[in-house]
Amino acid sequence: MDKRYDHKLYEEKIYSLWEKSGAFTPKIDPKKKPYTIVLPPPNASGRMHTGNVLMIAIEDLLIRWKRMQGFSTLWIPGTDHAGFETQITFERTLKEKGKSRFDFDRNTLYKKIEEFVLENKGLIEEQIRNMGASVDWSRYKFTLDPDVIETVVNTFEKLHKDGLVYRDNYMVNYCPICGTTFADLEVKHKERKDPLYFLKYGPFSLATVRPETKFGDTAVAVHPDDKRYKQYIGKEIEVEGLLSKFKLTVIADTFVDPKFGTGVVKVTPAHDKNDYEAGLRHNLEIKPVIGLDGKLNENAGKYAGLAVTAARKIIVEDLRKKGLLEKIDENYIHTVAVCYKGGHDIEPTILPNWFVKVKKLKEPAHNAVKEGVVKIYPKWQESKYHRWMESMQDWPISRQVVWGIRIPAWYDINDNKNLLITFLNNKKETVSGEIGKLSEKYSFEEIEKGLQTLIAPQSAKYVIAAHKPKGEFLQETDTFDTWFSSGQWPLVTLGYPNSKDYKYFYPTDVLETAWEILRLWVSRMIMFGIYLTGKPPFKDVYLHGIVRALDGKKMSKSLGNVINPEEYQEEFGTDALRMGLISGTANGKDFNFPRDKVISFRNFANKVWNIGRFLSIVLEKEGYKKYDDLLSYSKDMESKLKQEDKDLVKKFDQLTKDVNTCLGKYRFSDAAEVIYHFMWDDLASNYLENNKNRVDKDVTLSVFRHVYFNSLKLLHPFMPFITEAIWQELKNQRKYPEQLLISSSWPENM
RNA sequence: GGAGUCGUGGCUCAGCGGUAGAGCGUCGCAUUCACAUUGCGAAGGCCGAUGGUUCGAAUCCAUCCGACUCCACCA
Repeated sequence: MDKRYDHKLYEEKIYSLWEKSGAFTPKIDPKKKPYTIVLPPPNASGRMHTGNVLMIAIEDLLIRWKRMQGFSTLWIPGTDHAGFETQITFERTLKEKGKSRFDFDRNTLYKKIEEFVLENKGLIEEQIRNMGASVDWSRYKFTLDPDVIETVVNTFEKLHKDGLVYRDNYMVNYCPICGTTFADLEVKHKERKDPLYFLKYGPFSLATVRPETKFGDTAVAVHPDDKRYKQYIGKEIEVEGLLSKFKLTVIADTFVDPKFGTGVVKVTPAHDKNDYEAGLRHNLEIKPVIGLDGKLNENAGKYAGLAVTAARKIIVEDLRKKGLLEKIDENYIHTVAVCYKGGHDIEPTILPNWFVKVKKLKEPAHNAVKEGVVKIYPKWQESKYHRWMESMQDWPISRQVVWGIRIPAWYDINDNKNLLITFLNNKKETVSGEIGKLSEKYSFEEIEKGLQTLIAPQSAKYVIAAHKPKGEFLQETDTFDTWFSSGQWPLVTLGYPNSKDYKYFYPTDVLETAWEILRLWVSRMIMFGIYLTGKPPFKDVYLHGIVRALDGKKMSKSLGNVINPEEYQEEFGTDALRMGLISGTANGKDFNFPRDKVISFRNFANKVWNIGRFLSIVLEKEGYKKYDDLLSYSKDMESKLKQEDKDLVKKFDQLTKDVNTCLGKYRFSDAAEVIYHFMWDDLASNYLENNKNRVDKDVTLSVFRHVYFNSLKLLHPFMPFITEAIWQELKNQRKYPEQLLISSSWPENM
């Protein structure tokens, strides 16, 4: 053995040793208990980040521990297509080539993104390997694998049959100039100076930047505690308008800031997110005044057909003439939402979206945690779950992205003449409009082939089917929210509903992930799990903290503080990185990247290595070349043992108990610490130093060898590479030289 | 604006009702000993502030100050 442990010489070889041995793939054995973890799939849009690395370290630790304890352990790897995020990343590469998503029809774009993702997927798989993850590669899944899509589509069909799916208006970020919707992620907030108009509104005066939305007002709101307006709450007021007099109800809502402007707000549910939500709370009518073309619609009377900015000027002028404009604040600075693509103003608009009724799904999911059928660790995260469950509204599951699983709804174009479509014709020109008119000019085939987007009015007739029905049907162009499909991840990875895997391994044991996605992901998995199988998909949820940068802030490209875990892996070894990260997160709280700890565990690795080196040198020197040459440790040696031998064995016994207890409670860093101190202080500094010159060499070496090998077992789930490396180096000193440490059995209490 | 987490030695953190702990760093000493990715030793903290509960508080409660994070972003 070399003087120092060099991780670069061992890690790759050892991983392939494990993989070839078949240790990663469990046997379905009814006599054994299963222990299952499904890896939260990293996004295939880029390399893994530090958080993913921590996740792998923790899950591999649990899996190796249980595997050594004799469970039939399964850890399923996978990657996620990550809808929006991937599509945005891909579009950046398109932009570099001077192109955009609008240059392609839907199917072509999908294929291009798919090629892009295939490259990234490979990178992530390699990283998972480099981390030493003992995942079962034979069960690897990607969220867009055909069988995954099939299950997700089936679930949607079932939801539909059960009456839990509906279409309804939903507020989206719509850009009238680009003619498409944008995700919140794609919307930029810009500070800008705009005139703030003070309008006379019946008995009130109120401030607005957008007088042109006046025709969509369906209420006026004040703060419930505002004494000035208390008498009006719940009453109808009459307002002099540009078109005619109209009546509005005064509502009270805390979203109104009494200090802003006059403390009175006009409520336009169709074109403002805040107002939209207030509208839902107060059951207000939604009255759109701006169409998808960015022009005022028929609700604006004589102003119909004018574009928003042009309309504003004319309307302000007319208000002034009528004496309804009280004053203008020209220096008002506020933030406006603009689209990332062209910087155009976003027009919050309501469009029909697909929804899942959540009530029936969330109640059992809520109860499962309340009743402890699913336990959340650390406990203090549980309140977040309950608060979310209590406030959860119906779930909008449709996304206006190409990269995802397309919603299996079909529109017969002959029954839905008013479908709004955008497509590329055979000359690659963008054409948009109502299908009724367009199909007079273009064949169905040409439209279908070049289709980019389709917007069906809420009244549209549709069929839900996995495959295209006979006739002139166009499929919905919206895709499922990523969380709709990944919410079924434990089921799809196990081959629900009929596979052997599903029957044996479901429900899984623990779901380990970042607390950030408790709401987005964990809650959905519990909902779907119970809905489809009657059982929650896992028994425990362990939520780890977020790894922040060295400066204590969240890592971000713009701050330039992103830590590339691979640099640490390269310099200090995978084991040190894993152990450092694990001991950084004591109780699931966020923590700064523990650079010092990574270094300290690199040092520890070397210590562990040198204990082994010492052992092998001494055994060689004393002539104990093979396992059988030396007295092997056993219970009936008791009479020969000295007090220090007994103490060491006793301490090791306690260590085993402590490690089991800590791991059972997901207290990983506590477990790491006790092993660290046992091996360094008790075993190396004390026992080894104090017993170097004993006369009864056979006894002390026997005790030492025994305790050391068993310590390696306890350490293996934390630092798999170095422990296996030593295990192999000391082959001849083991009873079963061919056995790998990964497949060896966990120490029993002695 | 709403919510959450955290303020403990120079740094990063553990402890969460009963005499202040770890790693790293610092300082001093040691060295052909398995290991300098080492050994031995030392210095260094009225546990953010102020009140309260208690026989007793870093640990529980309240208020304040500060840091970080998520969500909603202003008519």
